[in-house]
Amino acid sequence: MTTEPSTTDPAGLTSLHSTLRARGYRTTAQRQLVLDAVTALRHGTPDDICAEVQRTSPAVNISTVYRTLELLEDVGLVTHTHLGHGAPTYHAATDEDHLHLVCRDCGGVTETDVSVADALVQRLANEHGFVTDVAHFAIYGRCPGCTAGPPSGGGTS
Amino acid sequence: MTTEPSTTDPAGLTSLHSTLRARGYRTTAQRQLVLDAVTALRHGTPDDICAEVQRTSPAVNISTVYRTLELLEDVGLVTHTHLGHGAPTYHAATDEDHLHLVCRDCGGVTETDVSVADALVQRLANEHGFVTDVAHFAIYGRCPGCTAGPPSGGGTS
DNA sequence: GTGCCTGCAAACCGTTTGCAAAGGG
DNA sequence: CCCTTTGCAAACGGTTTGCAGGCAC
Repeated sequence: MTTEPSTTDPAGLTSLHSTLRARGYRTTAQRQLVLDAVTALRHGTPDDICAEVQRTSPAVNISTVYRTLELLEDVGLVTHTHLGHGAPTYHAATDEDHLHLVCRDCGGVTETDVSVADALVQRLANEHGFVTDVAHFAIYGRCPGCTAGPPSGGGTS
Repeated sequence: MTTEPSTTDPAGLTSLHSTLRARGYRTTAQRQLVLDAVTALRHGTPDDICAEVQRTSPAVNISTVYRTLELLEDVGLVTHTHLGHGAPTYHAATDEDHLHLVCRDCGGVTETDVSVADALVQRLANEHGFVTDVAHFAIYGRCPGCTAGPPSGGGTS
């Protein structure tokens, strides 16, 4: 597995290799493919990620994707966010953290800078000693469009 | 909400009846039992609620509980919150809204007044025209205990 | 060569649905 | 009496697990 500090490194394969090695894990093609897929999709469910991986390597199994996502999260290369009802979405750690605003009516998802929650994070730290990971859950409510006119269908939970 | 100050009304049966009637729904024993269970448990999953209902009426089916919870939420008598990975927890609308702080390490859940998020809600309204329902998703992070010492097991997602 | 990692299939949890019977208005 | 609501059973989406074989180290 050629792991030279290449210039066109899709998703930090080098960092994958060393990060895994540092924790005693092995480097495998599947793990690289999953990391690449997470990075490419930006907001992928395990299923999305599996499909993306299978475009390159059709034999890769969904259970491997689950196991790999857990492992990559454990070593800090990916994170996941709950947008509601269904499967979580995965993000590469190299991506900027962001908040997801999901609309209860249309189901639309808007991204926002985490800094909008700075005051909340501060208060939770000061008043409860709680260290907040704001990006882990979406923020639920009603988007401008659906607040104005009537709902348009969709709908997330 | 029409909330007559009744004296011995377990969970607002009166309000249940009129609320349902107002929307053209029928009043049934199951619906009263489910509302009572939600109120009694304060933080119950559909499964918890079903078990509680079945203590009184063993024949009630889990699918009825799901259908009823959806209906009660639709008419505004209950709400649900996602605490993480698993099943959502249901709350009676008569209960005060509150935030849930869930710890990534021990899985513990702490309740907080929604007002800690006032600044966030304001900013989202001003900057994005987004009307936030802060209580719908938990707030994820690390509790004081787990920030100090090492993790203690558990773990929610 | 050793033991981690993978593919496969089956189990699993939470939830939804189709249907016929029961019961509320 | 009609039509909503229910119980049952089966299907469903998403996820986890046990196992035998394969591959990284």
